[in-house]
Amino acid sequence: MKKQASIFSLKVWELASLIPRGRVTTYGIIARIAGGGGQAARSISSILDKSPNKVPWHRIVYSDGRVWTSNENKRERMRLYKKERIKIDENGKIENFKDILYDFSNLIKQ
DNA sequence: TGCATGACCAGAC
DNA sequence: CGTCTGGCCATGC
Repeated sequence: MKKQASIFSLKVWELASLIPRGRVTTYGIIARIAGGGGQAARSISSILDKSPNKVPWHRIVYSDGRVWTSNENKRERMRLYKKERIKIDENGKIENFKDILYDFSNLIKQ
């Protein structure tokens, strides 16, 4: 018996999978579009971590253009970024952050 | 049902 | 522009 995933989680996973290659988005944007509250971004991380499907979480970054810098998987992530032509400086910040930022505005269709 | 946790964010200074 | 603080949200046990 598997536990049912919440609507919010499903949307988060779907949105994450919709991020084009070579583009990035932020936790806040996903949280907002997924229907969560303003600060729902705080739970995005754990949701992605528990996703049954593979999620390109390396394309999800902080609102200031910084990426999650940790010790072990760092090299692996950096390789993914490099593979997608996403440039990151020494401080772990995306160089053309505003240019490659994907805010799903083309899907919202206001 | 209640409490602790997290790969966050916006505002202040 | 760099650093610090408070807060709100969904999950899991």
